Amino acid sequence: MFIGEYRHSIDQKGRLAVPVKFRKALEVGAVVTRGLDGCLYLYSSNEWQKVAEKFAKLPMSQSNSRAFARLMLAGAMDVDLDKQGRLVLPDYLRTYAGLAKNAVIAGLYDHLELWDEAAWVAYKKRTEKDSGEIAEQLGALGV
Amino acid sequence: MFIGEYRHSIDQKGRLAVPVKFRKALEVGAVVTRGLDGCLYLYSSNEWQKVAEKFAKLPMSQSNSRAFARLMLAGAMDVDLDKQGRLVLPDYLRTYAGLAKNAVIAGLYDHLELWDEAAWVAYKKRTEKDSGEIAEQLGALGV
DNA sequence: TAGGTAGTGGTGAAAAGTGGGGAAGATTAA
DNA sequence: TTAATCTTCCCCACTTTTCACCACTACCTA
Repeated sequence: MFIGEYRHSIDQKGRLAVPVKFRKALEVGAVVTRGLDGCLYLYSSNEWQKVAEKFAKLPMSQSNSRAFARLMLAGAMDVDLDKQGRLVLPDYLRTYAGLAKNAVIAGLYDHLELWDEAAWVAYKKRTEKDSGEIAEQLGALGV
Repeated sequence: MFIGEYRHSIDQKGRLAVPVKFRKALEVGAVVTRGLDGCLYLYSSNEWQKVAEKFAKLPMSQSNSRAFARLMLAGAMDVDLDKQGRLVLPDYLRTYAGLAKNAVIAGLYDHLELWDEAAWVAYKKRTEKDSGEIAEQLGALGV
């Protein structure tokens, strides 16, 4: 299970160190792709297999589904960890997520999210303020 | 079952001693995460498993669900007790809860809550004053 | 009063994060 | 085809953080 929030930096070569806790799960292989709200998603190969299948099964008659499938599937890229546990992010994904120097790696159960630090802070600022409100809305969902 | 209210201090390294009564339940492993109303939640690994699964199953297509999952899952962190029965709180969680030097540990049946002492006092002041009113609202929930 | 337990603080060793140099391979130009 | 340049990957080294261990003090109990 991926949980937690880590601050790491991206070096001049575009390399990002993955927190030690997560390396074992990713050494079989990993996939980065575009995520929602301006971040990147990072899956282990195993997990990616499952979600990719889901995306592929979306009804292609709907334009929303097509757009989502293009975002996630076409945006995806295989990445490997080097011996120091770092991965290289493709340029187009770094641009998409606005990843410059300081990145945040967030664990969300079945995947990791990669954020530019500034974007992450801004996002949290917005949502923490509404957390009580959101919680009450979710209460209806049985949480 | 966690009950009771304890006052402990946090040292310069961000370490907080857990009351002896609770250590046995947490020695299998524990997880801290963001809580509501500006405190932190502390679960045993077993309890956390159940809670995390609920968060992970929220519909990711809704922005509210994503926001809440990010608060709770990305906010979570595995912690272990050292031989003195202390745990280290990550910086971002200490910041979130405004935990400086003096902390309050409160038992709430299936989890513990960690509060900054000042925030705890202020919170109690507010709620004790309104306790009659709150009780009446809860009557509708079958308490 | 003595012994034990709980809370608190500090020190040192090990591990993780970060940055740079160099070799191997790929690509382009001559 | 060869040479030159660029990119990619691997390895080494430095710095910072983290964790485990040790020691001290206060309080409670017998």
